[in-house]
Amino acid sequence: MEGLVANDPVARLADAITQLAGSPVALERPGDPEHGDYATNVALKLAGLQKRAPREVAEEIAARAVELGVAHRAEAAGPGFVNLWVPDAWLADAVTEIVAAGFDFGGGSAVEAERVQVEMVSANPTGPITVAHARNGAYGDSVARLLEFAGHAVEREYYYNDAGAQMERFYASVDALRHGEEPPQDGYRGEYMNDLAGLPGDPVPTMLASMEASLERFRVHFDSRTRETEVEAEIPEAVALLETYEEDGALWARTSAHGDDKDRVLVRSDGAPTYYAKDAAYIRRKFASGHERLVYVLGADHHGYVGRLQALAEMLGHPRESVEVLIYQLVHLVEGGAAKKMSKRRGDVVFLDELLDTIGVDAARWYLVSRGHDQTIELDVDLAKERSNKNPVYYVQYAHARIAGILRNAGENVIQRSAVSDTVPDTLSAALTDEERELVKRLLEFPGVAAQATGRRAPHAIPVYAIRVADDFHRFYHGHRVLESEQEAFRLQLVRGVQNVIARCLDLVGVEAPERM
RNA sequence: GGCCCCGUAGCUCAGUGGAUAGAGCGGCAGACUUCGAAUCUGCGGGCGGAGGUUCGACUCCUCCCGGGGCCA
Repeated sequence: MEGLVANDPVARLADAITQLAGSPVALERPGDPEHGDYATNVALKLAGLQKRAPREVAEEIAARAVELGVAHRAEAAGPGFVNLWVPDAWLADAVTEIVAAGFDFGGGSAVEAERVQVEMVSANPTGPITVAHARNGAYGDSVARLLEFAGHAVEREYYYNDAGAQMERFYASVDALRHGEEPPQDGYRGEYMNDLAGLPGDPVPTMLASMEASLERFRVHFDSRTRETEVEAEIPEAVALLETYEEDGALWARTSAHGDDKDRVLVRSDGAPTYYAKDAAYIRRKFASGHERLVYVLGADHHGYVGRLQALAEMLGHPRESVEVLIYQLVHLVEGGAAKKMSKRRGDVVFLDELLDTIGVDAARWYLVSRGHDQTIELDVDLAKERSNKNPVYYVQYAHARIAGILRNAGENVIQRSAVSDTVPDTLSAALTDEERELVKRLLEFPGVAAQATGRRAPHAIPVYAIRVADDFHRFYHGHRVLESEQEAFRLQLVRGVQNVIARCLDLVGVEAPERM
């Protein structure tokens, strides 16, 4: 659960209106400036319950808001909205607060801090990291960053297969190549396989190291790794904890009693444990190591896992919600207008390193995380091949670098000069301009945006928001001098606040915030 | 056959109950003697379709059409 952030002036304003309305109030920023700085529909909701006219309720709330000094102007409008106006001094105070909070502004929304494990990527060591894995990493890692920012303790986990049919095919393919033969029909091939075959010893550690190097380059870092054989050894103790029965010589888990579609086989009649038995052992292990919430980041082709994993949590004595399966849609490659699913066997694949070589880490992460996770990504192979500054990531980074430039030029004298003014932030030398007010209000959206992105496990909201911040900043910059202006003290604070928020947004999606470009 | 995701501007995508549905790219026309022009300003078009719930629906419900995926 995400709650309100401590340093959030807008949340405090909403609280104040909640007090006087007697019902929870959410504030929104109206699109039309005529509708005030903030607006609420609380009167429309209350009117229904109280069987009164919405306008009447709205007018009452508006009047009391002004009376109690919550807003300096408030009025009922439209069908029953309450529109609120805040004074410049309120916005200036808010900027001071943003700058004081610094890089932490907007964080700490977790009502109760949890120990969370986020398992992601978990690609088997049979080939290089592809852009499909990269979406998993970009999404999963950004969710992890959001959870940390909210105040949770997060562990990033990588799980991989080190035995079984797939790995046997992999080993067989390497062996064949080492003997100068073709890999088996269903084996692995490609340039990377030839490279592996050329090196002595077990190819798996080499493959894993290379995969992890790609992910590190992509700024996806892991705190822990688990091998399937480790988990396999713990199957018996896990199975003993489940609700089971025997039928047709097999051992079944009664998952249908725990929200799954049907019961699942744990041990086949020939005595071989199923994948599901491994899932059970693995999930037991995760809980046993102290995690309160288990996040699985899986592609859409695994959506069937949700019910059965949650059933396991329940049978092991944990709430089903403690297992969260985050499903993201797949990456399709588009070439010549035709979409196709990635397949290593067919060679329809783009490796992460190739993508990073051509467009760079920042553009790649931004691209893969800025779409909703429920949205299929169509990666245009031709477009990805050309390095382009059409990517909005540069627009956002440029705003950050521009501010860094201003602060460099400001120098120590100006910093000191403005530090004096900081002590009296409510004495502005002139009224704020429209651009300044818009920019401040944009920054004030951040705690809510971050909390919502965290709660919805939707990191794409961060890039979307960051573009708006950059947009408002560039517009402000165009029409306003910062240094040696009458409002220098306030504007220096303002741009510092912008820089903080942009830097945090970029960090949340694993993108660098450059001082120069 | 069952289940999951998606149909919003020419293209790529935001917008999970509020007021006149937004942005980037592409196109056209403008703005640098001043903190960085990777910037700014102006100009066009859209919620797949049909019902329903609601004071109010891109948003929630049902059905249909279309695309992707999983299972059988």
